[in-house]
Amino acid sequence: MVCAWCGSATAVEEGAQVAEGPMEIPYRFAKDSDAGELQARWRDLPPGEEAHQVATVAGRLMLIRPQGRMVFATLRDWTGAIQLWGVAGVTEDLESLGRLSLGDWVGATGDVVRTRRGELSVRVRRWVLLARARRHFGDKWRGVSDVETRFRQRYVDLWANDDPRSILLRRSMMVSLMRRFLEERGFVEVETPILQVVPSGGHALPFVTHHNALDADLYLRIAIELHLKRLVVGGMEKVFEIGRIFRNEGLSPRHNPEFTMLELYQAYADYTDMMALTESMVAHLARECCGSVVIPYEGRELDLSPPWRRATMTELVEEQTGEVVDLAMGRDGLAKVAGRLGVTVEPRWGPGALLFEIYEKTTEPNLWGPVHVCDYPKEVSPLARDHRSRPGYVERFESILAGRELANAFSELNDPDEQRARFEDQARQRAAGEEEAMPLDRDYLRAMEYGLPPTGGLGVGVDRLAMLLTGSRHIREVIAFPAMRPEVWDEAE
RNA sequence: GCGCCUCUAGCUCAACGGUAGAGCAACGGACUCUUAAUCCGCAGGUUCGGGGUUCGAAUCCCCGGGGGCGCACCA
Repeated sequence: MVCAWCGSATAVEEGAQVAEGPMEIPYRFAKDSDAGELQARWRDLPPGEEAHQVATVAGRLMLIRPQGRMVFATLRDWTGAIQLWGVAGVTEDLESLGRLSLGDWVGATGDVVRTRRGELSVRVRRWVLLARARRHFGDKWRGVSDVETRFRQRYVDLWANDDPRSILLRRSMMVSLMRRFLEERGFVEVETPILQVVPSGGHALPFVTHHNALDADLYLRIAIELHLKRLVVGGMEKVFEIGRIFRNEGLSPRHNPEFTMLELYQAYADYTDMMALTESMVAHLARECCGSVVIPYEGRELDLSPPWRRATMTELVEEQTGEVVDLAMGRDGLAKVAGRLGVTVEPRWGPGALLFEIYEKTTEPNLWGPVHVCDYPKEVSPLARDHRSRPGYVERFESILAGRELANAFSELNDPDEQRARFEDQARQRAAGEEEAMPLDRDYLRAMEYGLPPTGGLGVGVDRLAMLLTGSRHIREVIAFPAMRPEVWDEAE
């Protein structure tokens, strides 16, 4: 027999069975209303009034208040919460309803009413258990705060606490808006290999894995860059990818070993175009996700309205430290400045690495922004094109927001000979002990020899942007399943 | 990798050298407008593991483990 109510077989007379044995769980349940939607629709319904709507809702019991021959329960679904109201003489199998546990999933049909005490409710006619919560979890008032439980068992965190739901929802909205923003500007989304033979395009230690059939060691990508530029060589003038990259590094409030990056490349554009694009995209996302281009973060305000300040790295270092710095000072001159500022340096570093280190240690953390930090030393930027007027520098910028690097972009280097020389320089750095020097990608050089037009490229840390727009202090808040040490299971589990 | 802090009931936390407790959850009962419902009752523990000091250890010390924070690493 098929139940007309929920469409599943056998789910009709289960009510009477509950007291004796386990209730049968239907295979499907035809809910027709969301809690949030009902709350919005009947916001103005006065206490004690009937909405004259019969609604079928489903969700999880967050609270339950049996009271004699009535039962009040708070049912939560993904959109919000609504009260279930069980009444003797109206509700089928009221007694069993009152014996449900917190965390149980329930579907219910009944009249939408507002109780005399003002709570919008579904006055239940019939209901069905959709899943039993066999484990019971956090304190119903305080939720779950144990960090281990929250992130290892996100399924507990998501129902026991309010923030994770809204944070993950807002991240989803942000990524979706990002896609739409780029698509509306003619960008094409692609997917490029994660398993790579040469993990190049960034400075980081890769994860290694092995392909059995090919009997080859492969690396998980540390950047998307080189493949996207191959596609520009192939004629895709505007491409982007939003994807996971992997870096074999430590964990911190701002670092997860796998994280999401947006990278995009635009033919015929330079880094100033990338600045404008970054600004307008981030401002757009803030407006849509936060309702304002001025957002709060860590107790301060961040005004994302374009245009953002543009300043060179050397200007900013001088501003922060009072020290004049320039590559023209040479290694010795910069080493003296580093000494005065208490920045420790490696003997193998050239002037570019020295300047970069001085900037990173003394200046970047103090920038609130938003600011585009422009013109990086060539030595630390092997994929960026020489600056059109400043020798030794490249046309590269990083956008700093709330003291953090959010975007990294450049006018892309498109001269294959120069690119080969840069890779060779990286190889020298590696030989000198720089583990993270960028490895040579021969096929990428070959691609460049077919011609890469002038191109602007941009990378944005999606997790960090999500942190910013959700006010999260820790990257794991914006990742559904952040990296954790492997769990040690005891026998009981 | 280094330093500091932390681990007690399912959850959130007390007890800080002298009989391991509370609130919530669970379990049994009462209650026809509740809102963290209320009330009555009943249970619940290798105090992370191991070793040591002590008449006596959740408490102090050592070793190990989990977790947190900071540093380092990290474009």
